Amino acid sequence: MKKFDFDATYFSPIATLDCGQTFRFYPFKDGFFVVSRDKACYVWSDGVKTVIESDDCDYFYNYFDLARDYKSVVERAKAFDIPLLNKCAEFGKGIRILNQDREETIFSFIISQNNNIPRIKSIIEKTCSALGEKKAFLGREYSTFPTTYQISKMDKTFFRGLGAGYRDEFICETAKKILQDGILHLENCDGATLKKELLNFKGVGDKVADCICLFAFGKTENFPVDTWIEKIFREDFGGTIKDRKKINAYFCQLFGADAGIIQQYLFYGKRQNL
DNA sequence: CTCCAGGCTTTAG
DNA sequence: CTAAAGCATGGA
Repeated sequence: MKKFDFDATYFSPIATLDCGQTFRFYPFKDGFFVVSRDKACYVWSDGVKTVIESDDCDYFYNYFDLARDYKSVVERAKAFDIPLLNKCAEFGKGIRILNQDREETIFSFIISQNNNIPRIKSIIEKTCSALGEKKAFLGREYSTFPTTYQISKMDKTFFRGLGAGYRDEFICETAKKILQDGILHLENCDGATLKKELLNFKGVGDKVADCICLFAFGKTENFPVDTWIEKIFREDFGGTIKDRKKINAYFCQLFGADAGIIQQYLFYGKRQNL
């Protein structure tokens, strides 16, 4: 086991984990137990330093995007001088955009569609404990996220039984397609191209594709539009149109290369009633 | 009871 | 091309 620490000003575990990027984290001791892929870490903060303990610190350094300068991102966000964004960027300045496992993120966000966060967590957790591998870190047991091969061996009634609802066949179809085609062709493309490719998976539409681009491929120019962003567009940007493609285009043009990170500030802040 | 949740696919116009 | 119906499930 190794550990390292990081300035807490722009790295808040709770803000990073609780803004809907990942669903695999649990309250643990003075912070959180975080699972990604087959790895685990313990992260906690005293408000000055945020500390990570793990058997693979390099993995979680990248996972939490610790090489990016978020001070600059927050400054650029505030420079737009938009009232809600000023508040949200300050409140959420500790958010890091996670660099998550590609396949885990694809399945997780297929499950997320038209669903609420507690139930998303529950379905993912049941999937991991049923198909994943049992491991332990710091005396706590956890299950790894199953491989696509393991997922592809199950039929849709299995996922229906875990509570996935009508998303059961999306999971099965996508697992088969990934097993056939791989995901190597998704590497090294720009955000727009990657999104177009991801739309070929069953159960992946515009919003889920943007989430995968942002949370698993580091495409910070992609801006996911969900019910909360629609609400923000209406209430805080004076918007009237309802077409999510057009709302997405509006925010992408407005925020440019930082759009995805700013989306997280807005999403997190709005959900906290800012 | 209805409405909503980090929407998508399919079908109709 | 856009618009709307239908979709499982659980909580408010």
